[in-house]
Amino acid sequence: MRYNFLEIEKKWQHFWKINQTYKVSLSSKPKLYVLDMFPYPSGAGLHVGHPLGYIASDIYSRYKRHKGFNVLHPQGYDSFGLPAEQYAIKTGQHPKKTTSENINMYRKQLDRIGFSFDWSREIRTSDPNYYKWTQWIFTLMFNSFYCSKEKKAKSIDVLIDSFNNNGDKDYQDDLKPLGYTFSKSQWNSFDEKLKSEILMNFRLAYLTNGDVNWCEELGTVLANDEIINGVSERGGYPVTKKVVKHWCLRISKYSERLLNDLDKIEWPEPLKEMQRNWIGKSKGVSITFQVENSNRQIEVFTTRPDTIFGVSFLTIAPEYEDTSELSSSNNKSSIKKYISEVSKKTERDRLTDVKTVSGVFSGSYAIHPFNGKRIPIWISDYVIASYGTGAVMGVPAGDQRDFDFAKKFQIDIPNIFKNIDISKAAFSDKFGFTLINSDILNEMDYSTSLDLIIKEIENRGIGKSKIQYKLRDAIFSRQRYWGEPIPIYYKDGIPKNIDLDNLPLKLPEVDNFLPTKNGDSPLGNSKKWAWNENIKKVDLNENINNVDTFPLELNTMPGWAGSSWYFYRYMDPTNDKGFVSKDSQDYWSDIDVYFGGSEHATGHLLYSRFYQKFLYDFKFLNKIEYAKKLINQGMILGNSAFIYRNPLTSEYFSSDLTSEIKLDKIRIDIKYVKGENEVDLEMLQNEDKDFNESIFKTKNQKFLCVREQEKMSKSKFNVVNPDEICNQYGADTLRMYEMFLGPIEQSKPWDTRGISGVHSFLKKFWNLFFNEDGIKLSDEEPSKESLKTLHKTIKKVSEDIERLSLNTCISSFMICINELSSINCNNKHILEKLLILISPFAPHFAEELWSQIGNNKSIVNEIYPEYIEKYLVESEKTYPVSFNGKTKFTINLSLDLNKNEIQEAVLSSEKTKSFLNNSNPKKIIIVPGKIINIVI
RNA sequence: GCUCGAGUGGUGGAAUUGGUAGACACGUUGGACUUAAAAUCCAAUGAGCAGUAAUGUUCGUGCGGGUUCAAGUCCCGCCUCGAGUACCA
Repeated sequence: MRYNFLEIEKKWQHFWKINQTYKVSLSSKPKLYVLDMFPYPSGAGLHVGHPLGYIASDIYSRYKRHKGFNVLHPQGYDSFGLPAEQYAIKTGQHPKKTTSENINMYRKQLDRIGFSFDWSREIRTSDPNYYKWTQWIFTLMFNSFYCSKEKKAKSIDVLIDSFNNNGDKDYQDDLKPLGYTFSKSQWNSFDEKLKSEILMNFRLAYLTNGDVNWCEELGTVLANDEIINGVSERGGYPVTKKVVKHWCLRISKYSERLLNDLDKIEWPEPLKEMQRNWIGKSKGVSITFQVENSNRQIEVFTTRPDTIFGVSFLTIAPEYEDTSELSSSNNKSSIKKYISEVSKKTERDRLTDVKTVSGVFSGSYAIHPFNGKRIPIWISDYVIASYGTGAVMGVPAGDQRDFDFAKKFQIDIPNIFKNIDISKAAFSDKFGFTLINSDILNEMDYSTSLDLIIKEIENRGIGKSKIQYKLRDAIFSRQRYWGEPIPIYYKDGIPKNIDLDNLPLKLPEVDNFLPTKNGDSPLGNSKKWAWNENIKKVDLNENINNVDTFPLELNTMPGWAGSSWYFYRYMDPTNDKGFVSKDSQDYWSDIDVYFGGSEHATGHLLYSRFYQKFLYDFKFLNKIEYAKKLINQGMILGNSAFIYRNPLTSEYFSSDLTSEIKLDKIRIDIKYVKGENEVDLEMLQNEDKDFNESIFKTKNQKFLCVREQEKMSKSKFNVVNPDEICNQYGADTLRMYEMFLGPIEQSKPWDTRGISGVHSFLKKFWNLFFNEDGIKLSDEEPSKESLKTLHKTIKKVSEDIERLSLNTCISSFMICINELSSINCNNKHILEKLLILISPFAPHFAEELWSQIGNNKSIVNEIYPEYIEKYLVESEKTYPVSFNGKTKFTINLSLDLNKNEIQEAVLSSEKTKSFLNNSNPKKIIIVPGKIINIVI
């Protein structure tokens, strides 16, 4: 019987669907939660790179089911956000429509690969029943603050109570830097607006007016992690700074916990490192400088207070709040000009322009707190307003940026390092120096001077130790249509949250959902977007009298709002009393293995950890981290093809032609390449409009192209569609081949030619079950040889799945089937156990043969075969015998022999004698069961 | 610049604790079957040298050094590639 994969796969996919084979519920069995990062359905469809992680997680899930676990393995769609909306805009349709179409297409493609997802738990972040809880969490954040003493989030009511009863007493440390001091009675006399303003400084979801990353092309604000190399991650559009009123999440309060708890999870080290860098903890000191002839002070942050005697200027950021106050009258216009120039720079310019030093003198001076020297205050964009205090002390001797700045503006460069030449560059090492010209610190090294100066600074009350983080609060507002509405309305300009009972606040229908260049939100186009505290959402078209309507927030949430907590919704997807029930959470607990790409390191994977900790603080969750283990699957690289063109004559050249002119590199669709690297010019000219007018160098010349491997992407014309592979070889072959390519965490090139090896393996396996008459298995006692092969494979495959080394599993299967084929094994006991072993990898294949050999139940819950050691016990070992570490020959010896007996046997062998050539060995090293090494 | 990875045949990769480097597969070459092709099966396949051959022998895991009886694996110093990040004081 032939291996008819198309028919088999269709049959079993249908079987699994109607029998709900993969549906799980709470049970007394041990649980396991295996999750993939859910996709955003983009419209381009799947290519073979997408399912790589899904296949690995599916194999792992299926294996664990065989091992007796109740496995939660769900899937859903991250269907709100920029990718979905950009696709809708591009195709001129409503995002709701395109999103559901794309989801259907994704689902069809996913189903063909035979995943064991429990689709009854499917979630979509754009579903109101889902985003109700996304809004609910936001509201909880709005009504919370971070208690610095207890290091956890608490209800904002705790803070209000304290203000009501004690004034600022309990929170002076937080209020003073903000400029607020008040007694109990003062607080109670404040109007609601002022109270709201003060509280806004504490809320974990807060409204603020400040500089944001503005992307005009996308018509929205972006978070830091959505900008790559100074342009938007989506589309690659320029980003500038703009002052906009926007919502933020106070994630920075969780910096320390986000950093420390990384040690508690088994995530890839490079990814943890990325998060650590992004959080960017540094220890330092803040020091206050008095401004000359003024009662103003400038506070700087530095990690090198030991270099304080090398200060020759201060620099403040252009956005620093008091720049105008500091500027003397004759400098005012040049300062204004400089500041406006800086604000016009795009993020990209700022990045590429790092080498250009710019700045302007403010006209004011500060007084050095130790030696009383006059220190000029400068303004420059090399200082970032949002980091530290927005002001730095310039120590040109010890910091390259300060050095460059001082050189450019001819500021003093006092040397404070003994016998170190700083004429060409600053000296920024923390070792190998002693200080000079440094008053009390003279002749001291780094650590001694550091300890002393910190003590001195604190004793004199001019500063204190401080820990600084790079992590900024997350900008939460998006001026876009396709996202969760932020459930806030404005009563007399004061933001109020919508009662939890009234969630979800559903996205309104609008005539026009396109973003605007000036940043007005599309939700403003709705006539129904207003709130009344009694009648709730108001339709402004209706004639409503005597009803106070309040404007609703026009911004929507970013894409990561819905993805920051979705893994809990799978546990209990239809619950309308809470985002997850206690029972479900107690049972499923957390994710055991989470599969996804490392590109989410500083986005989704950081935000979701923050959400986790926030919800943990309120005991809505009982773990401080949500995923014990994370696997970053690598990319599958596609083959891209390029040809070269002379930019002047538009002639095309074969790639091996050397030319003195710099040739343009033109990307062509890989389908025009035949064989290794020959371009089918006729096809290219016929099909590709761009190439019609092109002049080719010679008509009958062969055109060669250059190939490069890069990330698979539709725009690079190098995608391979999994459907095509399924049609030609079947899903089981696709699954096994993707795993066979290499370790999952590694990037690896796709080469469809290699797939035949895996496919013929399955055919070979299949053929063991059949002869000309049909199924033909023997029921006899299996041979020793076949038992050894089977148990060797059980051991190797199960160990390899446990450590997620799936490529080597495939090799073991191939070795196993090669061995069984060579002895023509058709033993039922052996083969049926092998079917269970292969079932996680090739589920359709395994189900079909399982039923053909007479089972009427699905194979998916069969118990995994036990590995029995006795079948593997060897009595002999082929020892490699090496001389001076180089293997010369092998010798078969019983494993029962001890060292002396082995030595005797080896030395008496003729071969040894010939290598020794009558000399005596200096030393003989014998590792029983491993090697024999003779030193001569 | 800084941080973190990774360099093994023509290709993808294997070698889990230092112990026969190159498993498994692709590709290539030769052969069988066939009128022919496809499919299938068999054999060879790291490089060099010697030999008709069996075989022998040297080199070989990015480069240079070291530790060890023994190094792809450990240590030191470089080179190259990839990823992340970037005026973070």
